[in-house]
Amino acid sequence: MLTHYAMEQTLHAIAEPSRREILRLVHDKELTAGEIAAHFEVTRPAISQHLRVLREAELVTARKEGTRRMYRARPEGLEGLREYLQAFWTDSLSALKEVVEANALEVERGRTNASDR
Amino acid sequence: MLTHYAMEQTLHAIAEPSRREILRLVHDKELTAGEIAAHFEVTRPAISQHLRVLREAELVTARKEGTRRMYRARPEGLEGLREYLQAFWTDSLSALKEVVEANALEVERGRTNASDR
DNA sequence: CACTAACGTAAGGATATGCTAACGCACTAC
DNA sequence: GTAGTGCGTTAGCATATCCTTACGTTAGTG
Repeated sequence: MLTHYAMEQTLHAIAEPSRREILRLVHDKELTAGEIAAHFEVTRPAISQHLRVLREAELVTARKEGTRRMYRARPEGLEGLREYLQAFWTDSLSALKEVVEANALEVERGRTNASDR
Repeated sequence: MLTHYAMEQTLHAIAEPSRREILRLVHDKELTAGEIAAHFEVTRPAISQHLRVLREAELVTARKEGTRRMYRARPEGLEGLREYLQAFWTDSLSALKEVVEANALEVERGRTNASDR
């Protein structure tokens, strides 16, 4: 539920170029670990370790099919990151419309737009 | 202009917890390097090095005022990242379809809860 | 001028990270 | 059973990262 630790893991996971590339590969289609590794120059175990990081960050799902493992991106993982980053820069600055609408409920309750912290 | 290298730098910069904390500190107000460092347990040079990373990633601006240096967050930097990440998961909108539709049901019933993962 | 304040920078060390080579495990076919 | 496939895991190494200590630089003060 968008904890601080979860976002730490997510940001750490996508900070790696290879892992972002993996996410793109399995974003719209399911791929085996071997198929993913075939897209890279590094060895297969290296990709396997990246896949573990992505699993622990809950950015991909793994499904066993015989001796193979099918990977697919988890949309919720990136959605959580999007919300976190959005809150990051809309906290104080009145910039985006989405936030204005979201805060409309608070304003209705009588709270003036206080920018503290 | 949202180059690939720029996003690499930006993601690397915000992957660090201390640097994210710095960004929060200078988000809505200008602070000196010393004031920023006072918020941390590590030494001042350590923060100075973090500030350099943030400058090179164009996430903050630095302004000289006498012997001090005033830092402030750059909204455009985070905006570029937002666009990049948005493109990241809107490339395969079909994968997000399930999540979006799940939320759409709630919205149709009269906007009970807008963003609740 | 010397002296201090507020910084940035460089050098070095401890730890984290990403990689390869080797191995182990589960599954399938024979 | 044995052999082979697909994949994860471990050990070890090279490099990157973050920190501290020491020094350099610039601006202001007496």
